Amino acid sequence: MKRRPTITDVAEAAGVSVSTVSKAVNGRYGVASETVDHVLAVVAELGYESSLIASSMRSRTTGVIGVLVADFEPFSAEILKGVGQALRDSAYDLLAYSGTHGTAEGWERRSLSRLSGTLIDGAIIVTPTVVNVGTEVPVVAIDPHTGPADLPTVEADSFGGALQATRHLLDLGHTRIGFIAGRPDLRSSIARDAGYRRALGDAGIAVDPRLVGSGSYRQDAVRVAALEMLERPDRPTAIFAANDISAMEIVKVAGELGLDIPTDLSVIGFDDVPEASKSTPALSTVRQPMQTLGAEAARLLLSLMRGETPPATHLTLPTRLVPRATTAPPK
Amino acid sequence: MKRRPTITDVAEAAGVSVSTVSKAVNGRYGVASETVDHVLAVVAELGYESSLIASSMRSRTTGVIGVLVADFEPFSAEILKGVGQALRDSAYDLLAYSGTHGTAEGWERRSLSRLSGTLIDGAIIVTPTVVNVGTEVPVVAIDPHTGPADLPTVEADSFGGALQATRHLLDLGHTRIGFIAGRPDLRSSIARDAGYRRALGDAGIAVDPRLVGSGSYRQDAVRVAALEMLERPDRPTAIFAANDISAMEIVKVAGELGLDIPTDLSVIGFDDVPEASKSTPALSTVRQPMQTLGAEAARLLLSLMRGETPPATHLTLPTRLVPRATTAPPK
DNA sequence: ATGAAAGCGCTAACAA
DNA sequence: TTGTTAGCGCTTTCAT
Repeated sequence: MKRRPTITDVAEAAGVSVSTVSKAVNGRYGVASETVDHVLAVVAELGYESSLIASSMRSRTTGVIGVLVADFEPFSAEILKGVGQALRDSAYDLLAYSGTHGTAEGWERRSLSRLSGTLIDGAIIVTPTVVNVGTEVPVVAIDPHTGPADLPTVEADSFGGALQATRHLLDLGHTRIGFIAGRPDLRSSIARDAGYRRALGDAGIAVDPRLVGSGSYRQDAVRVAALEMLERPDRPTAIFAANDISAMEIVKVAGELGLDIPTDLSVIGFDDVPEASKSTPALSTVRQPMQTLGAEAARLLLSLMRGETPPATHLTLPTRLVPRATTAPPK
Repeated sequence: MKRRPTITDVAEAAGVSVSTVSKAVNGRYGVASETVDHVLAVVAELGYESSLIASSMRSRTTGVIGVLVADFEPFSAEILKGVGQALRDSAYDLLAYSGTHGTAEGWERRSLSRLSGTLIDGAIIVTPTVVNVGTEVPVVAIDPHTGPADLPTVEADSFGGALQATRHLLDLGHTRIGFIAGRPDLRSSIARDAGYRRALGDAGIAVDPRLVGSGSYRQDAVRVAALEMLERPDRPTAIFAANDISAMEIVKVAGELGLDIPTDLSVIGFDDVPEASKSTPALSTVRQPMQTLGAEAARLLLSLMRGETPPATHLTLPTRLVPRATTAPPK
C-alpha cells in the first residue's frame, strides 16, 4: 500500500526536470540519448508507470478503447470476447465499463461522457438506451436503439431470426404461440416482435394479444407476463421469448406451474448465450453471432478512428435456428 | 462529436463560480438551496456529467472497482460475470481493463499502477504474473501467482480437480496418461501438475517425463507439445490438459493426426468454460466455479474496502469432474 | 453563502 | 539539449 512514484519522483531521483522525464518516457525528440538511458534506468528502478488518468488529461489520445455495457451479463460478456479478439493484435488497450448498472435511462450517455474526451479514444456501446450521444470520439453501437441511426451500428438479423423461431414452432404443429417481448426501445426487440407477427400471419394465424407479453429482458417482468399467460385456461402450447434469459425464466415458471417442457409447453429463446445450451433441458434458441458482433464493431471502430470512411456503417449479421430440447410438437 | 460541457460551462451558464457548481453537484454544505436548484437545472439542461478522470485526480475515491485481466478470453469473461453479479446491488461501477494484452510479464502491475491511486478504489486481478503489487488500494487476486501470497486470494481446488481428472482416466483403464501443463508461474498450474503426479503415484504408475509437456496455456506451445507427444510410437492413450483451451487444441491436433477422439485418445481439460460443452465432441473437464470465484473476490474486496478484516483472506472453492464425450476406455 | 486560488500528475509550447 | 510555465477539469481550503 505504498505510494506510487510519480513523474516528479523520477525527475528528482534522476536529477532532471519533469518535462525531460516526460520526453524521455514518451520518446520525444530533443533529449540526449544518455539522458534517456539514465532516466529510463531510474524509471525501471522506481517502478514508475505513468498515470493513465493524468496523461489522458493532457494528451488527446490514450490508446484505449472503451466498451460500454449496461451490465456484465452473458450477452455483453460474449461481445466483450469478440472485441478482445479483434483488438488482440492492435496496439489498443481495452477498457470495459458498466456504470450505474444500466438502471437509469441514458446510462451510456453518462458513462460515455465521463470517460470520453479523455480516457478513451473510441467507444463501442452495447444495447444503448438513447439514440444520440454527442461525443468527441468515434462511437459504434451494437444492438442499437430504435430511431434514426446516426451512429454506425452492428446488429444481428433479428427479424429473420424471429421468423425462423416462430416457423419452427409452427412446423412442429403449434398454433397457439405466445411471445414475450424484449426492451421496446431496442431496434432488435421490435424486429423480433415483427418477425413473430409475420410468421403467424404467413401461417394464417391471427395474433392473440393476450398471448403477447412484455418482458423487457427483465426477469421479474418476464415472470409476471409468463405467469399471466400460462395460468389462463387457453394457455399457449409454445412461447417464443425475445432473448435467452427471458426464455430460461419462462422455463422456470412453467416448472413451478407443474408444466413439463417440452411436452406441455415448448419454449424457444434468442441469442444462444452459453447458458442456453447448459440449462436443463437445453434451450432451443436462435443463435446470433455475438462474438462476431463484437469483433465487427471493433473493426468498424478502428477504421473510423483511423479517419477512414468505411464502405458500410450499418452491419447486419445472420442468425441461425438452433433447435434443442425445449421445443417439440404439442400434445 | 461536439464538445462535452465542462464544469466551467455550467458555471458560466448559471452565473456562479466553478466551486459553487462543484459543491452543488456533490451536495456539499454551504450552498443556498435555491442556488443548488438553479445549478442543477443548468446541469440538466446542458447535459453536464462530471469527468471521471478529472474528478478522480482530485478526490481520493471514485466509486469504481477495477478488474484487471490479461485478456478478455472465456475464463476471465466468466469471472467478470460473477463480479458483475456481486456488484449489481452495490453502489460501485465496474471497470474491466486489459492492458498490453497480457503479453508482457507484469502487465497487472503496469495496469494497476496506471489506474490505481486515482481511477479505482479497489482492484481484482486475474491470473497475475507477479506476487507483489504495491498499491494504494485494496487488491484481491483470483487464481494467484505462486509464491508467498501477501495478497488476499480466491482460487479453485486445482489439486483436487487434477486428482479427479487423472483418476477418471485411470478408472477408465488408461495407464499411459500424458499431461500438458499450464503457466508454470501460477499456483493453480503447479497444483494441477501435482495432482496429476499424485494420482499416478497412487495408482502405482511412474511418471514418464516424455509424457509431460509444457503448454503455458498458449495455443502454439500446446500444439508443439501435443504433436511431439502424439507422434511418438508409444504415445499416450489419454491426455490431461491444465485448462480447456489447451485441451481443445489437443483435440484439434489429434484430429489432424487422424486420431479419433475418444477411441484413439481420451482428452480431459480443466475449467469448464462455456466453449468446452459446445465443442465437438463435448469436452470432458473439471469444472471450477468461475462466476463464484469472481463473486467471492468481489465480496472479499468490498469487505476490505470497508476497512474490515475478513475472517478468511484465502478462499479455495471446490472443483467437480464433468465427464463428457472426449474420455472413454482405451482401445 | 460564495468565489478565488492552489494543485492533483502529466504534456506541450516556449525559453534558455 | 534542457528547463520553465501554463494549463487539462475538477475538488478543496481559505478568504470574502
